[in-house]
Amino acid sequence: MLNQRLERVKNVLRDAGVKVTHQRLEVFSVVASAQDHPDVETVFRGVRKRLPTISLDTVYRTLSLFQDLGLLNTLGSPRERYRFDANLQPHHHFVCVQCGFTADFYSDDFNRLLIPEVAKTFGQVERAQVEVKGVCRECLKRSETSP
Amino acid sequence: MLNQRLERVKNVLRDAGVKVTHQRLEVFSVVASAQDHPDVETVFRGVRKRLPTISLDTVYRTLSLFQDLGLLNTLGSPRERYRFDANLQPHHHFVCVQCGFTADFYSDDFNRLLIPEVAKTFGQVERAQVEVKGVCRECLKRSETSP
DNA sequence: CTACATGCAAAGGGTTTGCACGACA
DNA sequence: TGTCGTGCAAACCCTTTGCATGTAG
Repeated sequence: MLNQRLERVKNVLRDAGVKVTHQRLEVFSVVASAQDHPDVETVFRGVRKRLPTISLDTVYRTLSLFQDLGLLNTLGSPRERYRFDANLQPHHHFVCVQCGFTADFYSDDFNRLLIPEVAKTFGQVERAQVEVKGVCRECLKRSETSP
Repeated sequence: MLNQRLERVKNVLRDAGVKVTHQRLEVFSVVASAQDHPDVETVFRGVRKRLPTISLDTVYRTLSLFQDLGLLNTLGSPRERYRFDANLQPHHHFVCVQCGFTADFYSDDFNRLLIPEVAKTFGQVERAQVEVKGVCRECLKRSETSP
């Protein structure tokens, strides 16, 4: 299972013309084996068990590479800073996966979503919010001019 | 409209026993008038137009206060760092609003959500992901012992 | 008048970058 | 062997904190 995924990683790396290193394979293994969504520090500690000399910045660079190659996702919007929202009405978000641009929209259907039972096993549910992900108009324009 | 909201802010501040200052009212005005979701720097620049001597750290402190008082929300999970996800299958998230804990779950109903037309006006939609927000078991336990 | 909020400056923590050595192809 | 990746350390944000001054109540 993990081995299959590692083979795929190797192929993606080779196709992208970058090198297949121990570090890269280990970083992928750690993220892929994690049940939760580890932050960089957690990945770093996990990888260090098998590669004690790996450095934190290699983990950063590797995770960033994997994102670019579509091998993994980052939670939240890209390069997130604090962003604030004085809109306390129930609403939903369009989020640009490239630049992080976020816009509100309203939908009664989305407000009335039925929460599945599995989701309730993690804790006390307050509300559900839909994140529609895509590429915003600005980023679309930018990729037309320089593809 | 904005004035009504400012009155409410004043009441909330007074009820919380903290002072009603120019800075606080201006910060709220700027965030509430913004159409998008401004980051701290953007709020800072906006406030400085009317209060040229305000400092960046006051903006930070004020936004943080407003969050605690429930006057505004932060996008994303709290104190967000980069977090990674090697799960490329369609899935959804439970997110703890207190500690940022995030867990995946699966739901065919959620995978089949119909995207409203309004959401498509912002750009090219790729997928919709539901964020179920609430308080995780760990945080519930913690607030039982020290409420 | 008194306590709290602000502004300033410096510290803190996470992330990124420049450079020389080391390892994949 | 040549080129790209890694490790180290320093730089770079963004955010937080300590302290003296200013101001709301």
